[in-house]
Amino acid sequence: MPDIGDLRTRCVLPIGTVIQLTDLTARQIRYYEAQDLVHPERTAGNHRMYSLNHVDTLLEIKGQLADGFSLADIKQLMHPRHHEPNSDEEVRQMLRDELMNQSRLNQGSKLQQGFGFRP
Amino acid sequence: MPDIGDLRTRCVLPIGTVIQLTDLTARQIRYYEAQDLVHPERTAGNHRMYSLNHVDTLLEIKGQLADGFSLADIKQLMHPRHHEPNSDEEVRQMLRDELMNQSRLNQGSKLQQGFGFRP
DNA sequence: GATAGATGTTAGGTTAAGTCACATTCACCG
DNA sequence: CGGTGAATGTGACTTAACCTAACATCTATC
Repeated sequence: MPDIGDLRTRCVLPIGTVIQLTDLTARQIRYYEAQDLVHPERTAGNHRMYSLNHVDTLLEIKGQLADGFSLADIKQLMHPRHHEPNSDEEVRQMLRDELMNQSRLNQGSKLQQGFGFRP
Repeated sequence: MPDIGDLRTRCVLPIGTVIQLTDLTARQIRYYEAQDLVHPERTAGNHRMYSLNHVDTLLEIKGQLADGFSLADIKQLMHPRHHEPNSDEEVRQMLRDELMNQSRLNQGSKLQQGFGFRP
């Protein structure tokens, strides 16, 4: 009787399923992995297997990308290095503020532009 | 943004995953399907895809088999035909009584032997 | 207009899964 | 005992899904 409870973290989904669930392409999913943003397991035959948490992460990434962040930015946001140019606090807050993701129509990486309003 | 909520019913698991989750063989899983006990979806390429509910069903089947029921029995238990030789009530109860699945060391189909104790 | 980031696309190779047929095991029954 | 049916194993062969790697494309920035 295997534990079915830890399904959130169990890698049971092949990439095809993840594609459906996230509406990302295989190329994108693999690229994000190459950028160290997701770390699926592998089957004995080297096929990627994802958990539901992985899917959530991918959806987060998708959202952040749509909000104008670069993959490098997102990596920082997810694995906060201590005390970088942009104070972690602000950055953290930005993450939570995903609620107000209206102004997704900018260009360039948000982290390079700073967040403050300087008129 | 696809609905991730209905994961219980969404067919996202390939048979390989189901094998791991249930500890059944592909042969068994396919056979139970042939006996009309599970009905996975199919991908465009004809590969079976299962939901978590399907996995539960398979685990139920596995349990009932271990308890001495035949697949035909189990089919009856799952899709109760009205008013058969064995009163549905008794049968239903047997299902719930899976708690006490001690006496799995019998032979033959339970449904053919009747449940009553006649000394 | 060269560069870097993100993604598309194609080619070639391997694994996972599909069907189908035949073999096996075992309890049952005349 | 020999035959039968239910459940499962196994092998052959085919196809879908996935893998890596390389090269192309698009776009924003310098």
